Amino acid sequence: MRSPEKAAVAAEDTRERILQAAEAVLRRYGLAKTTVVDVARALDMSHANVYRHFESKAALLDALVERWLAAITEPLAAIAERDGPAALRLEEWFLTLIDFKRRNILGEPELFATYHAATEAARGVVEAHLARYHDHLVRILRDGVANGEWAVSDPDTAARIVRNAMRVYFDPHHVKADAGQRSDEEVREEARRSLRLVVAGLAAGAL
Amino acid sequence: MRSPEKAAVAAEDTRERILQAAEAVLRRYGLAKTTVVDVARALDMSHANVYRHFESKAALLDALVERWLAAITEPLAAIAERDGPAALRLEEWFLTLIDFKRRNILGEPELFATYHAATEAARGVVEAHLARYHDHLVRILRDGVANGEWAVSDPDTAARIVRNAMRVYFDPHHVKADAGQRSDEEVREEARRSLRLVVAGLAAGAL
DNA sequence: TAACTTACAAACATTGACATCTGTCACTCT
DNA sequence: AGAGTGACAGATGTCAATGTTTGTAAGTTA
Repeated sequence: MRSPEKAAVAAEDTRERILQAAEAVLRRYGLAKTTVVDVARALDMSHANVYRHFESKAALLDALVERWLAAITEPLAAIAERDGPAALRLEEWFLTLIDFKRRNILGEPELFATYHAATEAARGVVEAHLARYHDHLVRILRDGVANGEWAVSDPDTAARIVRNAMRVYFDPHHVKADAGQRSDEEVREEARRSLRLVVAGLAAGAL
Repeated sequence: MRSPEKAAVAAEDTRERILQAAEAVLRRYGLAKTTVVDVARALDMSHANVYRHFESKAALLDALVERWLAAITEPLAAIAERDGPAALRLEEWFLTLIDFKRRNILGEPELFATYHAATEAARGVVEAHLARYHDHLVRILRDGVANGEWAVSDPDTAARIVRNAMRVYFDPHHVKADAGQRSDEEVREEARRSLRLVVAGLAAGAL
């Protein structure tokens, strides 16, 4: 008889193996052609067992999306929380986001299609992360006000406006439409200028 | 025997009647269910005759799109070309664009679907108008520099950046995603603030 | 002779029979 | 007692036949 603890660890491990197999299968076959049966076959198990560990195919994809979102949300949180001039942090925050999104969208289109499909389906998984991004921006804006860099009366609205102003540079819709038109370096440079414009507006107390 | 002039006038008139019938049929049945035969039937003519006046179904839709684009491009051109403070004209230019787009996208979704489908297909028809919008913005920016409101080293890049910053408020993709979330007045107000931020940046010479 | 029609070919969309996939359940194995 | 299986129902996707639409050409009307 095994202890319940060991069993729980084994289950966690299987969950993880399924996620890794799912990621590999997705990368190989693409979202449309990936089935739960394929994922199970890659691990030499029955597809019914996958359903023991994930409520549904959607839940499995959501879990994958969750991991990818964490991979970007963590570095962004670090930038939002550290010390230093707010303008610099704001710039680094956006450039990190832009680089990450462009790498994912243009570099791993199949994986990204999954992320995007899940975004449409399970809004909840993604919205929690969007709320975090918003919090990051609010935090940087408040810091910028506190140390005298900027004057902002309503950081909440300001965060939304700044994010919207920069959106073309990281929103999948625009990134895909732009694909191949301009180099990463050109986009980065325009994004940097765009942000300088916004930051100058913040410094002038326009919000 | 009719004079060739009278025949030409009659042809122009038929073209116009076909366009109006096409618009009516589209509004009634939607883009997916509208056929050239339907349009012809609405005018009691054979569909072959429609092809005498328009090279293809795509050309017919393009002509419709051309008319809709002209309806917005003209008022925008007027704002870009008139006198007065550049900041005021820039604000009115964007608010006019935003109001028009939102009315069309949210108010006449069927017609807008046609516009959008034609946009994807016949990139050329639309790109000419996009180039005009860009020219409007460059003109307003130059005027703002000339009369000392702003300092802008490269109006071409600046126009692109300003347009991108305001894009969420008029781009069909974002307008549709936003549908019903916020009132026209709330969106207008946020757009106005966003533009003030940008204008303050221009005044500070950030570009 | 320009505006229009009828008749037809080729491209495209719809449908329905068939196959595959998702999700469940009673069961075995360790 | 929880990880895993095999067999099955219902949902979803595929594919070939059938119908509809686009686009053309030869002919008719005013």
